[in-house]
Amino acid sequence: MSCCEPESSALPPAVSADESARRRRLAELNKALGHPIRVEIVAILRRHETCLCGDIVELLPLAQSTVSQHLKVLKAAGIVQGEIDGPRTCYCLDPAVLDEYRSLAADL
Amino acid sequence: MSCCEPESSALPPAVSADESARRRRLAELNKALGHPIRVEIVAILRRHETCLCGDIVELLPLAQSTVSQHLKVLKAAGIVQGEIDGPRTCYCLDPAVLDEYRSLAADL
DNA sequence: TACCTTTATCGTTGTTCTACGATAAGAGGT
DNA sequence: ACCTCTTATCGTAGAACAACGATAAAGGTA
Repeated sequence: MSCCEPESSALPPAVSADESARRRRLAELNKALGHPIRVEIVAILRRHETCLCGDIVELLPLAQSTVSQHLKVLKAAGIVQGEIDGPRTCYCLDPAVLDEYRSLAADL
Repeated sequence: MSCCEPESSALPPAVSADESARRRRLAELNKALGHPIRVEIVAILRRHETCLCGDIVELLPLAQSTVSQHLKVLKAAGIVQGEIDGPRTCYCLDPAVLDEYRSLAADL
């Protein structure tokens, strides 16, 4: 019983559809960022040493195909955008989605 | 090229051990919170309708054993604490770990 | 056209996750 | 001691994940 003091008293008991959607979205973003390599990729893009796929591959101890798959996961969640530039692909973060993630995490 | 404007100029190129540990920890927390049911469990505990395992089970469309496994995952990540109270177990959030999660997410 | 470079996708293998029912373990009550 | 209630753990089956090498696709260059 000692661990169960309410931290806020007046909250609606019913679960809105919006809240449910927000939780699913947070779970989706968390899952995409639930691997150390993917967190590191985001950190690399934030640190902004580069945004070319090949350069990211060089910074990581993984095969090119594996990095490409991780980028695909981040892209599917919307965290990262890929812009084809000739034979290369230029990756960058989507700041809005990153904000969405931080906001959802802050609300949890 | 258009997607790659640096958002901050002076950052150390080398990766510190501390940064690496923080990324691993964030990945760990994200993974634990990377399932809709587990996010919902945290929301339930935050909303504070209850903290007894059985009551959580009643709020979810899953078998008791499945809920128990999800609670175990949250417990392993430190997000949740379980306090045995007679034949029951009283679950509650660890506010410090939740803060850690929000802080790491905010820094990403 | 024929290369070369870069990145995405395919196919495979081993691991991990998710869900369930069944069962064990612990606390109380009769 | 026995039974009941609650929760954790076991065992299992199917799905998803993670890594790799091999290969395809797309663009630039000689």
